[in-house]
Order: sequence, then C-alpha cells, then structure tokens
Amino acid sequence: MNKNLSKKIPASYYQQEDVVAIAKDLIGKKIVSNINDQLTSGIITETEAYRGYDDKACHAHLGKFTDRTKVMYEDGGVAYVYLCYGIHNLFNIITNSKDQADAILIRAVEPVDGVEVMLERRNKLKLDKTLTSGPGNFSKAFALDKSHYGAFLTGDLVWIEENDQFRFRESEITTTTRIGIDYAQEDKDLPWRFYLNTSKFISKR
DNA sequence: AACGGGATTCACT
DNA sequence: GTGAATCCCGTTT
Repeated sequence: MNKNLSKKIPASYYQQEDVVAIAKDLIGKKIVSNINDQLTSGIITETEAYRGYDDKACHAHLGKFTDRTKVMYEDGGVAYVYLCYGIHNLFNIITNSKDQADAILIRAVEPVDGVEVMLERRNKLKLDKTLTSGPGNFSKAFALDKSHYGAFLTGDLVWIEENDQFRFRESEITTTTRIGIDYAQEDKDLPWRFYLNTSKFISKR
C-alpha cells in the first residue's frame, strides 16, 4: 500500500550517454519543485535535447566554456538555468558524464499538484494550457530561476519522479524539430524535440 | 566600456 | 502575423 508513489530518479539516470533517448524517456515522468514550502508538480509533456560539443544549437558547442555554460560540464543530474531575452528563465537538466555538456530543456508540463500556487506565480485566474506550456512559462509556474543554477536533481528543491501510474502509447509521442534555433544551420532540423501529443499542454505542435 | 543578441511571451493588428 | 519587452552575458574595442 502506498508504495512507489514517490520515486525520485537517481543521478545514474541522468548520467546515461544518449541525451536524445533521455529527452524522449522523460516524457510522462513527474517533475516536482518545492520552493519556499510550496510544492508544485506536473507531468513532463515536452522536451528538447541539446548535445554538447557536436550540436550547433547547444550553448556548449565546440566546448564553449564560460560563466554561463560552466555547469553544463558537470556530471549529469544538475540544473542549468539561464535567462533568455532578458525575461525568461529556461530550465534544463544536464545529462551524461562530466565534460560532455549535454542538456535537456523542459518546454512544457501538465500541472498535477499546486495549481493554485502556479496561478499565483503566473498572475493568472484560471487554469489553461498557457499556465505551464512554453519553457519560460513552466519555469515561472514552478518558481525555477537562476538561483537554481547547478541545483542537484537528487536534492529537495527540484527533482523528477517515476510516474508508473501514468500510461501512454508510443504513438502518443511526437518527434520533431527544436524551436527557436534558426541560427544552428543544418542542426536546426535535427528531430530532437519530443512531446506528448495527447496533452493540451504543449508549446507548439 | 560599449555593443549586440537571445533554446520567449504577450499584446495588438 | 508582427513587434516590443528586457537584461545578462559573451565578445569586441
């Protein structure tokens, strides 16, 4: 009774090699934040993979190492958060082993726990798909910002859980191209975005 | 010290 | 569909 209802994913999961496979596998899992004693959770519905050295869309392309990107080179299982367009905190999970600099951007979730808290954080009155779809919107609803740069996904602020109760078919996952990376030349067309097409909480179909 | 741009969102036409 | 908002950071001077 009441077993397996809360299974935090361990660091070894994030340290697997294939960032694209992990990005797809994260669909359907549950992401949780517990910030200022306010717990929010949701089902991951949309992700994008960014692959370290090779990927022209990745901030760590060709080993670029700066104050912003340095956490990407840590062992998998930490958060990489950065400010985009001066407004939006984008939340990523670093994967693979040290120095590989692979990352997965969380682009959308379907809210589960803490909807009232999310509404307050987003200055909204009613739940609709914009509450937690789109990477900036998700981060704001879950109160994830630059203060979580480098946070361990094995810690107590933000983590991901197995979600065995949530079932879906393989055909419910759409594989397509990433968004907002037109500068990445030929890599802009890599099929490294995944979303659960039966959810309405998707940034773009 | 200055400059330019971005893994976006929202309001408006 | 178009454009403004907004600021940190990486690059250049």
